[in-house]
Amino acid sequence: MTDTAPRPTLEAVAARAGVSRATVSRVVNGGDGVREPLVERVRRAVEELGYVPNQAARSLVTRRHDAVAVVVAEPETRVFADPFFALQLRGISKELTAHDNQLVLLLTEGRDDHARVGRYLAGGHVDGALVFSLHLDDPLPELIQRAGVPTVFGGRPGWSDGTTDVVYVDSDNRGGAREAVRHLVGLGRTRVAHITGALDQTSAADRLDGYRDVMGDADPELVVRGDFTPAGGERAMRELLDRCPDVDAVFAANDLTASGALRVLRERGRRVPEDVAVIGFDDMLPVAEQTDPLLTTVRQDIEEMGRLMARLLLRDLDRRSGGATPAGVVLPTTLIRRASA
Amino acid sequence: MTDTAPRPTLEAVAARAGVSRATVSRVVNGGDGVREPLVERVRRAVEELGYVPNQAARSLVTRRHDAVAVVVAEPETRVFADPFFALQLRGISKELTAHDNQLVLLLTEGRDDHARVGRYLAGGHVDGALVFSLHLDDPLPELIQRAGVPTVFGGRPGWSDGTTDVVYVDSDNRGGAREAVRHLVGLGRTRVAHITGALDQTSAADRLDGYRDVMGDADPELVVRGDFTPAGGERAMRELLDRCPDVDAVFAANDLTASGALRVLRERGRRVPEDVAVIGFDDMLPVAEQTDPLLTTVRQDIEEMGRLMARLLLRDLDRRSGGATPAGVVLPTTLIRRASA
DNA sequence: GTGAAAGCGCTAACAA
DNA sequence: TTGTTAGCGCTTTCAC
Repeated sequence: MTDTAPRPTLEAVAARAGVSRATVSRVVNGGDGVREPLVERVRRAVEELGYVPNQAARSLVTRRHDAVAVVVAEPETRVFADPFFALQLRGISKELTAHDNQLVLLLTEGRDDHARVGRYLAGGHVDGALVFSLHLDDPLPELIQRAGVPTVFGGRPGWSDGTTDVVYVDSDNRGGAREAVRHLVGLGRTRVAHITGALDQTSAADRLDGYRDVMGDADPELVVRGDFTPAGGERAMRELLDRCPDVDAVFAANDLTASGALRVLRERGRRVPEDVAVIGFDDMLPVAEQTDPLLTTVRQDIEEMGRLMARLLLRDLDRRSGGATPAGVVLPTTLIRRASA
Repeated sequence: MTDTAPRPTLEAVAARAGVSRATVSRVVNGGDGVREPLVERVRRAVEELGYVPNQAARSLVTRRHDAVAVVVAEPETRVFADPFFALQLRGISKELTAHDNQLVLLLTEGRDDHARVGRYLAGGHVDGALVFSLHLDDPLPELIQRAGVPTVFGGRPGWSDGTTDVVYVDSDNRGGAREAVRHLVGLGRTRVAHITGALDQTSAADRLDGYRDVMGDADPELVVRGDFTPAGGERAMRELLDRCPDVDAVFAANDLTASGALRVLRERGRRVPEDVAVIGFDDMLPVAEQTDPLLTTVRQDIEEMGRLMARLLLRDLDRRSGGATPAGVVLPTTLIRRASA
């Protein structure tokens, strides 16, 4: 481990360049309003001394941190079993670094973690927060509201009644689900089932709504509850086959669920897609492209969602937005046809 | 989005409690050397005003940030296809928050990102760094050394010659590989192949070494190069079957590779484990527990690795460690026997 | 044990 | 255009 060296200050650079601190500061912050020869001299001094501004000192006066907190509430380990989280993070990271902002990651695992996050956000360490509000009963949004930090949510928050001014980015879960089910119907399937996700998340509820939009009058027995995991998909598929042996199509709430369903289907000797057509949701490549047969699914651009969240937040932070920030942004989905339906 | 409220300062608390700023500061930082009644009064004032210390101001004088950077160099998208990254992050996060440190995530995607990270680290925003040095030719370590930030590496850095004082945490890749291959040999297999990982990473090189420790005198044709991906596993397995049709066991560099190999084996009509036994590495649950048959593999405790990295770094930061920090810590692995071998 | 005072390194009026 | 000056909110000697 290396030792920490004493860093040169603005003062030192000023002395070396033979100018005042203010001038150095100007140059360092863009150099507007400083004559070229001086700029040059200061730049050289900065270079020679290896000067890097002290962020703490700067923040103290500007009240800006150029840092954004990303809060991932994950009581369960599910997030860690699929690349969703990582992809979104990458999108966020790209956008943030493009605007010279840092990403402070706050992972919460339990109740006491919530308090810690609340304190941190209230502590004014960051300019804003990006929050993944995963469950209906999550206390986090409440805490954040109170902390008074500009925030953008990932996924439509369940507690938002639409009248408040929560900003969020979401996929068109309902529309995507509709498209998937319509595709199944278009294939001539008449007994189209749905394995839901964890229904305390709006994404799962919305996909179920989409299914019902198309299959509203269908046998309610065809809807089985899942939980977004492969194991849940297996369980649900078994239940489904027992309950409705004549099922000829399944719309699974996500790819992981579909992969579990696929396994059970094979185990029970049903051919896919001949006997039962299967569609997933997400287009999680490592899953959808590894199933047998390859999975037909509804793609959502996860990385873009992350990027968009960051962009929305940053725009709000630079109060340039004459008009109000849009309350919710919903990204389109696309059906990716492979072999399973 | 909520608006930012004016935060109360130390001064305000002092006024309200009828004491000096110094006293409030003492109480806020533990309250040593302040008489009980005063402590009480200050605490109440803090409570009533909802005072939270301004970290920037504090850092400015203490030169501490209570923040650690986590640098993940990932030119490829591989990290995002398996949960490795997320698990390690979680371990790190747990340990860090337990010690009131924040996690600043630095994702790098290309050359220019390296410069940015170097600048950030040199900028003294964080007290230390946790770095995943994934490839042999990575310029990052160099940059970090120059930035002079205390650092712990995840995985043995390839450029470390053992004499320098780099601190790292790694799994016993070589020992784990040996155990896997020995298990295969113990099963009576004589044509034991190895599909390697990306050999510009020490983990892959070490696993290959472990294989050779046991199979040193084996047919060199039995070693095929992979890249830690399922696709790479498929490719390698095909090559292997063409080259050595009599292969009766495969040690894959990781579970993802094994899953690809398994697929090809099935496609070619080889029974697992009867005809060909297969072992993976990692015990990545979402992969190892979804394969058919269930994958026998070598487990490494990834979350613990992350936790340990953080612990090592924090210990070094509180210069309490009388003795030197250990150069490298190597965690043991365990063979998890399932159905494939 | 408590308070007064001096900065930490920087930006942003305001003067010159 | 450039420099002077006054803090930002906090910790930390040093007196009392």
